[in-house]
Amino acid sequence: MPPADPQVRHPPEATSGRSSAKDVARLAGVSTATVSRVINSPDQVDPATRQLVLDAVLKLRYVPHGVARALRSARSQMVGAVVPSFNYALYARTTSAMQAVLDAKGYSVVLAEHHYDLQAELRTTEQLIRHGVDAFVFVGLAHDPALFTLLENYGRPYVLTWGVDPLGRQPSIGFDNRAATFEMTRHLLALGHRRFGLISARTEGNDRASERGAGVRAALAQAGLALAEGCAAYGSIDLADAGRMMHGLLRLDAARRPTAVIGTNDVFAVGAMVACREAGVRVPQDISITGCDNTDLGATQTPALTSIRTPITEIGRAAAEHVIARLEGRPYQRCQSLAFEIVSRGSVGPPAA
Amino acid sequence: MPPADPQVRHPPEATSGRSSAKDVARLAGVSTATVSRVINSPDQVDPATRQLVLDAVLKLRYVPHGVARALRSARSQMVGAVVPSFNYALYARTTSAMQAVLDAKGYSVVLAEHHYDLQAELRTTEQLIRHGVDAFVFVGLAHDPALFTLLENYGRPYVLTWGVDPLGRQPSIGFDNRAATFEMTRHLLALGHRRFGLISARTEGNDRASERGAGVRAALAQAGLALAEGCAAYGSIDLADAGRMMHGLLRLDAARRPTAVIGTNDVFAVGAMVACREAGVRVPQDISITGCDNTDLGATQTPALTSIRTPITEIGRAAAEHVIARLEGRPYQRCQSLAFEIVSRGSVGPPAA
DNA sequence: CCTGTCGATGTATTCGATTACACGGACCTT
DNA sequence: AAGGTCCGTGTAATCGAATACATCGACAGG
Repeated sequence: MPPADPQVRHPPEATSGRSSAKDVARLAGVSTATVSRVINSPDQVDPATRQLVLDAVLKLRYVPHGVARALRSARSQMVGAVVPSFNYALYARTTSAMQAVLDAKGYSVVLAEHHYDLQAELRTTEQLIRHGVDAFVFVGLAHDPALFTLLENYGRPYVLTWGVDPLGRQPSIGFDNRAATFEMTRHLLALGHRRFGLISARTEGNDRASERGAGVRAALAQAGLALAEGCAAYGSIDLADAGRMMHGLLRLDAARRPTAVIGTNDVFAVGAMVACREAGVRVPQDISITGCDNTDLGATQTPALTSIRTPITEIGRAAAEHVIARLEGRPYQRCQSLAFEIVSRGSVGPPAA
Repeated sequence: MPPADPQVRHPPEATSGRSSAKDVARLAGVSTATVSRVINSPDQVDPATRQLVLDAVLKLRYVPHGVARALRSARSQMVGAVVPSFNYALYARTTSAMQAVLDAKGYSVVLAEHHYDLQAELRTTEQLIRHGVDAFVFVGLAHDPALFTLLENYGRPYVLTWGVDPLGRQPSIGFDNRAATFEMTRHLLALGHRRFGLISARTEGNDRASERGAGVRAALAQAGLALAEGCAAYGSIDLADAGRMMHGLLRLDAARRPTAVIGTNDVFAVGAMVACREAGVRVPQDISITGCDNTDLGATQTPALTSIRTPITEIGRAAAEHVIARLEGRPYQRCQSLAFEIVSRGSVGPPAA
């Protein structure tokens, strides 16, 4: 490996050699107003003058000072993305899709993660307001009430994603999380399963998790069933915790031990599959397992994971288009419910006889 | 699903009801200078006055206008993260780790993806300069020369990641990509493999990929071997393309068909494993497969993928600390080479006899 | 008692670009 | 030829906070 150099000491590096519109104006022999016009409304300027200015811009490598522009025009050309976490690839992919659409319109994305802490979300949103972002995209419907007060006060567009507000009180883009797991549970019921397990994220402040759990319970209730004592486990979204929870389910006595385990996302489901492998429990012969979000992680398992295809990138794109439309004063749809789809694969079968 | 409401038309939502330092000053009966001092250097202000101002701040829900502050102080409290893509979970995790460290110091992360297009990287970096970011973090050592000119001109700190500049010409934090695959290849050679396949990202503008490929070739050369004709495949970082490339390798005649396939990341390796499953080729009995980055995707396969643990989150944290140190004028290490580690699992065995 | 010092606060300028308004000249109309 | 219109450009105010400088009062030392 290359040698690690000794530490270097430097003064703070803050001075920027960037040239200003004034420099450009001087070089081109015009006023700064004209420079500004060349940048923002070129056809208001005489072609000859315009060319003079453009030459000066190139020569001086002039990059407009967005901060000054933002101050004067009250538009920062930045959109805040407030997400729970990037560790689970999901929100990273949504944000990536969103970024692509925003970038094409000249907007940048400012990132904020709150790690499922609604207080942290509040603080970090305030930080974004400080930066003067033009709009926000949040994940989930459940937030601290103070967040909405803050946003109303700020008066800029925002949209909630990964869920659809049933009352339409908040602009939102997502899908019906409850319906998704409801349908999955009915699928398992149809195969003959009667004892179910649930592996879920902690539901506090996480409406996606609570809705997905509610979907399972609703489908069971409709069939006159319920989750048995100890058959619902809540933990962190990582393989290790999922494995721990699955081992817990496997330790239940035969009367309660589930024949089908529903993970509220693919990480839980795959963690559960790995735990089964370790315990010598066969999937799907001994136990069926399902996930949600239809990620590569699940799709590449053996057997491949049955999951729910959720509109991961669609949400990102739609959210970007939503806020752009509002920022441009164009018509927009306040709430959008996108489609999901059950993807059946080998991790599910009829219960053992 | 809830009804999708009809489209709504609104004027652009740009007006913010936010209150300014002037409002606070008026309410507290002081000047804006005093308000500013309460915010930035509280001990310069008489405790009684300070309290008056703080009360007014709370009452008016005053959030300092970061844009104005940035203009005056030439510090935006934002750091630009320029990454290839968030689709492959890797850079999302690095960015996440970086974000956590920066957030604790009051910096926000502005995101830019360039999708492996160095021209797009240049444009998007200019966009970040417009926003006045205080520092940059890039992925990789290879960039358009114009990028470095731009950065020199801007005069703010930046650091390259996921590689270490061997000459130390550019500040960089990463690990020795070439050494990593070199070591992996030697591991396979030691097991008796003589015919190798390589599945890699396209190397143009991607120094991580080219270095990793070079590591394989160097180890082979040292053993008097080389990659046979048609045994190196280059494609996009996704499972489908990886599968396509693996099928290509499997179609080679017996004399050239590799007994060991090295993916330059886990996505390639897992795509290759899936392709083998489809083709009825057994891993590791018929063919050994290795990846790089030691992601959950590989670790949960059956058999589990042998991979290289790369310093995914360490890079993010170190990069954040690097730019913070420079922004604060503290000593810092110009180049850092972090450790990697071969993680042996079931996807590798001796070649078939 | 006068002056020097220091702490607390206000006044006014500054950051860089945008933009309302003013102005001058070309051209057209009657 | 006088008046009107329009185009292209410059002048100057403005956005909100930071800060150099000025000011004022209190208090200590001579």
